[in-house]
Amino acid sequence: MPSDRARKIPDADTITGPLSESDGIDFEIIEMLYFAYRDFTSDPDAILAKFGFGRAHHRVVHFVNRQPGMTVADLLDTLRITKQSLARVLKQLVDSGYIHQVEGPNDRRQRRLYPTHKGRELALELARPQSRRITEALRGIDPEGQKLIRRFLQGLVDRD
Amino acid sequence: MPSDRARKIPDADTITGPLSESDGIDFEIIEMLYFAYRDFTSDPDAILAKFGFGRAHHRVVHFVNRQPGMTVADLLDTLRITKQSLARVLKQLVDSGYIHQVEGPNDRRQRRLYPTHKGRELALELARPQSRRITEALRGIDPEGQKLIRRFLQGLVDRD
DNA sequence: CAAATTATGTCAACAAGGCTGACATATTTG
DNA sequence: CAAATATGTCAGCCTTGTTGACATAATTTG
Repeated sequence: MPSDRARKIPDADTITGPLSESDGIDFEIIEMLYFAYRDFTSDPDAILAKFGFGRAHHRVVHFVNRQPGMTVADLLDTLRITKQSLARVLKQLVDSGYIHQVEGPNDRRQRRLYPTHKGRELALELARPQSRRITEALRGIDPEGQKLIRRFLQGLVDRD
Repeated sequence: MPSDRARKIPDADTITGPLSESDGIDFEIIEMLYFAYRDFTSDPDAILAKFGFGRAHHRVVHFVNRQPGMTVADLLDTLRITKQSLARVLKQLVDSGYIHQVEGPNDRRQRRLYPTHKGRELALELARPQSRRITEALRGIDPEGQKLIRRFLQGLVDRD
């Protein structure tokens, strides 16, 4: 049974006017960022599901491929998640042969992370649909405009 | 004890070269989108935590404020999540007085969703830091450039 | 060299927020 | 009246985040 919380008629504390740009806030871009990110991640998500992986695996595979030889500590800094969260997905990726661990050359406590061929291919397969989507979205925008877009995105990121 | 999976030396299946733009994929923008979205959501996340809410509550409060009177079905379409996922957070928001439900004027099965004053204020409080961040990122970009940025973001979204 | 620090791994437990599938109720529609 | 629709609800599962404590090996420091 539907809960009987619904009123027949709006009371004095029911707001009926939409929140809009008139409130001095750019809700349009806020929403576009939400929808853009949601759809941007949907393609890799679908691929990952076939492997029994999730978005967390994607991130690990991505960054290890971008910077082979990075340490576990580097990865924790980049992802800003806890050791435990990382450990779970990293272990799965190592066990299933997408990532290799190599003793640090100078510091033997370190586990330098490298993609295997399988890992490199997975990273590429995941990046391809995202790249396609970006190319499509940039179509008809000249290099100058593309520079502005990069500048904008970079501007959203926290500076350390 | 650290697992003994680390090799002393990279073997033949260990890739050491970084994945880069040379592979024909714009990894830079891919990463920027990840970092931008992560930081863009971090401000509201911090506020929500004080209320005992999460990102899911934010989305509901946001869209109900943007389109007061929307039905549960509308919201499910917008968020693309399941009824059950929505029910959990929506119930909390109704119970704690951020959202009112009103019987549909023509169809009494519907629950039209409206923000209360509290709900409107929460939506604004959450949007404010995001708006600030956007304004900051757009600084020095003329209206023409801003149009390009919107066009790009819109281009990333799936068209129905 | 002994002690402290560092890099990593691991265990147990918990929470948010996705999911599925089944089923119930009230209401509207054909 | 029967079927379809809008919503709610139950039980249970999964991923991925969290905390805190503790263990090991290796390096650094006093």
